[in-house]
Amino acid sequence: MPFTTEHKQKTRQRIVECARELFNRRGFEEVSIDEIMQRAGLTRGGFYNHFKTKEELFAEAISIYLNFDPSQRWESIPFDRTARGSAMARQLVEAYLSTAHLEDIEAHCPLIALPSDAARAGPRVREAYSCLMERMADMFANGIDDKCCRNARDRGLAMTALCVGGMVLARTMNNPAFADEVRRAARALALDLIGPAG
Amino acid sequence: MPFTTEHKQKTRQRIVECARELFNRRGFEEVSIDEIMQRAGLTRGGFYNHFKTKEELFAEAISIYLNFDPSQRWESIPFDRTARGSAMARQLVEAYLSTAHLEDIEAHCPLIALPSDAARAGPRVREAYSCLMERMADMFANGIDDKCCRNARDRGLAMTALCVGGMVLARTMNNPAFADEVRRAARALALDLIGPAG
DNA sequence: TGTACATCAGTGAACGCGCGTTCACTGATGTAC
DNA sequence: TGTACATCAGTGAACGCGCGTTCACTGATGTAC
Repeated sequence: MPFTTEHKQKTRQRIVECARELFNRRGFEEVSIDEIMQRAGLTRGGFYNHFKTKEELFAEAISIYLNFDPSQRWESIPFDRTARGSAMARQLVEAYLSTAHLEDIEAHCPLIALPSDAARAGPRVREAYSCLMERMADMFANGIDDKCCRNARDRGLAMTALCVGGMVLARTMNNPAFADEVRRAARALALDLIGPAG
Repeated sequence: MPFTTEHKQKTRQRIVECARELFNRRGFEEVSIDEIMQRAGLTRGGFYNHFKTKEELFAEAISIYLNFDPSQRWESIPFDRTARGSAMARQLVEAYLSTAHLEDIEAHCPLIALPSDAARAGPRVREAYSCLMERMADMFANGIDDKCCRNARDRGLAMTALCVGGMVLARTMNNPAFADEVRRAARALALDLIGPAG
């Protein structure tokens, strides 16, 4: 075997990573395969050695976030890896709704960066998007004290809607001050829902 | 003047309305001017008698919703036009997060149908989107009892994020049961935030 | 009332362009001997 | 150790296609006389 399978896998990962960044910034349809391959240091034709279609790549680009470590992702935000339960949930809310996350478009969570794109895509993409949503809701549900709330799972789902909705709206507002207001309001409510600190 | 200005305005409105429906279903980039004009019973070339660019049409299609009457929009949902304050807010939450709204894609609120599209568009589109967001937040803020909450405006913004986020996520989920779960969880929290009925 | 005319909403062919995908190829690499 | 070979990741030209926009035109209509 002339090229190692490791070599091929690394190339493939590089393509997925470049695609994710470009999709995040400009959307699925608006980014061409040519651009993605160029960013990965390759040429157009090689794309189909790695993926059957552009949409397959889209699903993979979203799935990257399933192996997601908040403490690594947003390096500019202080993050205590050992935190659990409500302290972890509180950190997640702060990081998710942070200025750093809003401004780093290429590192956006796909739930925020690509909602319409995913909604209109095929089943594989929507499955990846759904998995990510479920993962996030679980994190929140684990951080909610059962005593405060009849149903931690429902609360986790609603908090995900709140955080994703807040960021989706914030990034689209034409006035940065208004965007910050939306973000702060969503964060305040989300932290309220987790319950008192400590 | 051979054609009345009224005639031209009606044609223009028909184009905007057709565009709105198609954009809602398939997104801004994925719908062609040809399709829009065909749906309006016209041909491609006439488009530029009414609009300077496709993006100008996009901004107008979002702005339609500023003259929005919830009681007319979702006819299948019982709606008491005389309700005010928290009763009105409660109705709005129920309607916004209803199955009818989720399923009637062409009538979707643009905040739900076109978030990524608007985020990547030019200033006029984002302004229209921002105005719509502000309008919705105001409606919620008016429905929140000031005694329950330090800041009705912030609560209104957060509730908008919650409702929009819930619907954006619900429409993308690959599993309808999960989509309903998300929607119900968001609705329950939103109603909680408005406070007890009556 | 009837008619010639000017207007301009609407037509449809054409423009240049970029896209996703295919395909014949090239040449760097690991392997067999 | 050295060499001939087979593999296949990567190349780049080409394909068919649809897009947003332009433009010369057509013909239905309101108006002036």
